[in-house]
Amino acid sequence: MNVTVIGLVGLRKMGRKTWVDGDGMKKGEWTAEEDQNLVAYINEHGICDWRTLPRRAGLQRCGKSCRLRWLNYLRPGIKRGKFTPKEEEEIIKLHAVLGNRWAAIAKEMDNRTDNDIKNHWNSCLKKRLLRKGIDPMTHGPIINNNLTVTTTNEECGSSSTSTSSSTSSSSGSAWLLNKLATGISSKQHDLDRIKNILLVPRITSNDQDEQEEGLKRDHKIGGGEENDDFLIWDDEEIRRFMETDEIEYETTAPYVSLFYESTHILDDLL
DNA sequence: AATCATGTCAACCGCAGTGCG
DNA sequence: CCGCACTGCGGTTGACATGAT
Repeated sequence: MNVTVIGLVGLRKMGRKTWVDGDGMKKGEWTAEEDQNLVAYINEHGICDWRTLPRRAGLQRCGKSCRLRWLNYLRPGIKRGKFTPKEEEEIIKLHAVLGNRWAAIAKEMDNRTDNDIKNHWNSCLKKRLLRKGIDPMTHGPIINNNLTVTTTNEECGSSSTSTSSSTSSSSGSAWLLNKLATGISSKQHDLDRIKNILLVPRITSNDQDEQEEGLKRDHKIGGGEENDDFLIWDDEEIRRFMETDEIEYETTAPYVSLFYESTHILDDLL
């Protein structure tokens, strides 16, 4: 494997200032010399152990930093620069299915890094969708209501607890879809597992009308869908599984419609 | 010309998953 | 089975660029 650093000279500098941490490891912006050292070492020895690589390559960096630099910047074949409208469209489509799983999205794209895609999404695409009245998480229209979705982040995969009193019911749906996609892509896609994923959230609604609306929607469940026992849930079944899992029917009912929406995605994916 | 807001890019941090002893 | 080390990922931050006022 031979890698040459091309086009680094003349690139504008946008990194962080360089400093040295308590362990004597250099942090922040990489110099051209460091890049050359890293590339030269990998050219000669390949990638084996990121932890010991910096020492062997004569770099005063941690392995994590080297890995990141290589994957996001120095690795050959990386496509850089502005995203084309076609690429943007592709990102939006992939995000609708995969959620914030940037590495998975990057795998489907043409040599774009996950970091690049994530940056572009957060700085540009997300705002563009919002301006168009599209919820960037659900990719559906933004609907105003008072539904309050409460989740603990232990369940969502992050470290703190949050309660989002959203003006859109879609935040719950977004979380749902993300969980669903995560479960499927990590090959945990048996139906029981997916049911468990979908049962985790606790939802509260302080809007009685919304609850009633949700209940009405729930009665649509099972209305002429395919012969899949997972997709066809009647009112009695919903009540039963909520009781089993100690979830209050009245407060959770609105969420069932989100569950139902997610089954369409599930159907496509399986 | 100065200031502010927004966009862009690069890098860090913390957590989760995985493999191994 | 458990704990540790390593890797990979997503969220976040920092600094500069650019456009608008």
